[in-house]
Amino acid sequence: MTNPKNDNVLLMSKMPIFHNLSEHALKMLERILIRKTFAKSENIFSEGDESAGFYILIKGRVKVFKLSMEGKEQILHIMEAKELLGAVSAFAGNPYPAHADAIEKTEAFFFPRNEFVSLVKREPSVVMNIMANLSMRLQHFTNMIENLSLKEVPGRLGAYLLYLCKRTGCGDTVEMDISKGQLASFLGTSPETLSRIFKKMSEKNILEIKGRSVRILRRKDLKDIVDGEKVKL
Amino acid sequence: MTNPKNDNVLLMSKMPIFHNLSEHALKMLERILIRKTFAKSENIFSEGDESAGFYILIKGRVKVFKLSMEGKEQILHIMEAKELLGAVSAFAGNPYPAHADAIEKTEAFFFPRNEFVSLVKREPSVVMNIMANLSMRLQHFTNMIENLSLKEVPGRLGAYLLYLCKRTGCGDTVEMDISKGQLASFLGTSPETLSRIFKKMSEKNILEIKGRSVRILRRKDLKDIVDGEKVKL
DNA sequence: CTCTTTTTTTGACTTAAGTCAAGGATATGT
DNA sequence: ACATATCCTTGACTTAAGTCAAAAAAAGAG
Repeated sequence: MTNPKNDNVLLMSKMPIFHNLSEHALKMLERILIRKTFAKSENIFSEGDESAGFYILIKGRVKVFKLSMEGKEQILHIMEAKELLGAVSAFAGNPYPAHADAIEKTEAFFFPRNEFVSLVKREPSVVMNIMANLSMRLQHFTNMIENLSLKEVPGRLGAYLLYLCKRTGCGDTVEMDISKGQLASFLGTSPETLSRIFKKMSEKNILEIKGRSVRILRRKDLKDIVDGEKVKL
Repeated sequence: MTNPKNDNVLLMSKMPIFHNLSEHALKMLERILIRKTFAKSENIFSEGDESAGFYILIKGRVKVFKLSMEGKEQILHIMEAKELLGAVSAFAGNPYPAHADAIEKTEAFFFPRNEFVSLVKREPSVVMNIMANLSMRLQHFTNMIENLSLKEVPGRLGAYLLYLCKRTGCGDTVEMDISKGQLASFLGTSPETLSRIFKKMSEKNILEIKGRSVRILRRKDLKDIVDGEKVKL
């Protein structure tokens, strides 16, 4: 039978953000953390909310997104287990810059802002880990801006599929982990447009789509589309 | 007559990134820095280059940008004096994620990678300053993505003008600090489109444009355009 | 398994914005 | 002040992608 306290410490020790933390520091953290659960599609925070603290996901997934006045959404990030949510705001003391909704039943550790700030000050190694995290996100956003502004939708879709393929280390079949509607929002387009592009790519035998699983048949052509070579769709 | 060494230390002490550094640390840094000068439109580094170190600008300006295969550019950032250039790459050991060109005669301190990394490890306060810097950039990119994907070009232009206006604390006349072509690239559009929108906004008496100086005549209408209210242009 | 709800697809249409090309304006250097 | 190069504007045209509406398919609830 597992002790819930040790459980939390064990979980934390596996989080990249808490790597190299002493047992003592982890136990201190264990005392201030609050374990929270969110239902599917439950809102975690909204843009403009004052930051009360930050989250580390234990399981489930969260979408971080912006909303236009007309209700169109742009997904910035799909957060998974072990990822940090709201840390920049908690650290800088700014309101949250985007919305966050759970897209599955999600469990998370919540760390209140003050405790987090004082932890950061006492534990330099945490800062290093956070820096690494922020750097990765900057890189991610840099690519996102490049894609949104310099590529058209087929190119963005191709880049996403090739990225998924690389990340999951599969052969040529990728399992999309979000709905096509959500993918459209992530790629900065509409479900209709995405659907049409999937269709055209299937017709040209570049892809084969069965529900959420996509098989890449002509990787070369897909790469050309990503690189802006005008492959007729 | 000023001593160039003291000059460097004095300059550094005024850089936000080196705030709270001891006199000793600054003098150590002073020994490893290399002062570099770049001519207008000179390339500082290119996307994919191995990071040799990072820069802090003393004077001048640098554009950080991505290029599409067809040569279209998207400006990510216009860096000014006291800003950090290439620090994320230097710290994380990644190649530079974008290109950087001086857009004016620019002077900068260059800090070689190794010395920087060891400095960061010895001086926790530097890390804090860098974190603050990265946080601001993340926020900036978040807004950029929102604008690119959720607003159309008139909205992006409006947001930029209102931002400039706020930042310079002026009444209603803003001095644009970059050419219209570069502004187009920053807003993720073409010079032609930008020119047409400026014209339409002038015709509607929302703006008055004289070269690079823009007077905001109908702030309310401009805000409505930014917020996606369909103001007929 | 059936009914309901949500997601996805398709068609017809509209529109914002890109492209190409040429003329005008402005800046830069000698 | 001149010439040269760069930047900006304008017109005519093309096109990618958005919108609206409705049908088809898939997922979820009872």
